[in-house]
Amino acid sequence: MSRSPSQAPDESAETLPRQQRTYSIGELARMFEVTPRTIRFYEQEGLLAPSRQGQKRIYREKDRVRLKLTLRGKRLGFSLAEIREVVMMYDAMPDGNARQLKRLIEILDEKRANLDRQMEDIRLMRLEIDDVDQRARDVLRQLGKED
Amino acid sequence: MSRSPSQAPDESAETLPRQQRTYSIGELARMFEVTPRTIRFYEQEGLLAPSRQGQKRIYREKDRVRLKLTLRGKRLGFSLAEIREVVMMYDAMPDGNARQLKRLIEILDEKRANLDRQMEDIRLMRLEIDDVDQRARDVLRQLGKED
DNA sequence: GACGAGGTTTACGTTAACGTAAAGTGCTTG
DNA sequence: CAAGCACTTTACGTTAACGTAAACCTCGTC
Repeated sequence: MSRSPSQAPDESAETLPRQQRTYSIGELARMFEVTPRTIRFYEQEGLLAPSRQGQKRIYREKDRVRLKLTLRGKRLGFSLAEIREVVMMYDAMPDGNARQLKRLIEILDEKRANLDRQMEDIRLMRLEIDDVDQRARDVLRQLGKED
Repeated sequence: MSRSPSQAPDESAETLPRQQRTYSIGELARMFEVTPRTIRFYEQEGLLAPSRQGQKRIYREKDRVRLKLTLRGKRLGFSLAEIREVVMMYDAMPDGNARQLKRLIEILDEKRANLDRQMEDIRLMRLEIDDVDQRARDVLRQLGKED
């Protein structure tokens, strides 16, 4: 065993700063508790674009962040298409023309409105859950007394 | 035209209190902006159980509330199966045994934890969106100056 | 040099949540 | 009574988001 550059969480795991670290597909998969298949699928859908080292995919910090954002979006019920829409426009920003930028701002506004609605939904849902919970505990307490 | 009991938003629309009103499938569909097909599908999945008047489905206040909760759950990304799980246990509550009730309380706890995570996700997502938005506006402003 | 752990491509399978089309019922309105 | 709605059932179609299987490569290791 003499300094294996491959295998293991990447030799740079501790020595290099985050920005220069790289990840294998398996590593990322474990970090986010998804399968490699999922990550490849996201690439196919244009959400990730890792570089290659021979045949193998090499993921950098940027890719990791993207994956994180993608999964967060998923947890909020967004479709991959929606997520891609924003992500791609974000990337196109630097050299974007005015029309594109305005469109992006519009989309962001919609997303924000959407998030606000979700926020409210969560609030209401919590109230219901708390209510059901309270009732359940009440009934349970009654059952205890009857013995 | 002599007092038609069928057709029209239900004769009780204004005269009866909410608790006694009934709805046709079309009415509900319009109220929540879904198709009748969706409502029938939810019934098939055990989320709704309207009574019948001959062949036609009759929805009462209880059904309307259930549909509302179901759609709210959907907006939050829950599957119909998850939603049904809670809804059915809720209905089974009154005569539920201790074990079932404890299980229900457990599930509710999970749901709550889930909602909390979503809340945090939304917060983070908003921050990102605000950030992207700010950048977009900056770039846009720069473009304006260059003319 | 066999092998096991990771990685790769290709391609077909699966599940949830409806959409869509066809064919029929029941009422009321011109 | 024909037309037109609103409703019904049955059944096949569709899309998103992966799962799963097969067949292959490429290391470092025993």
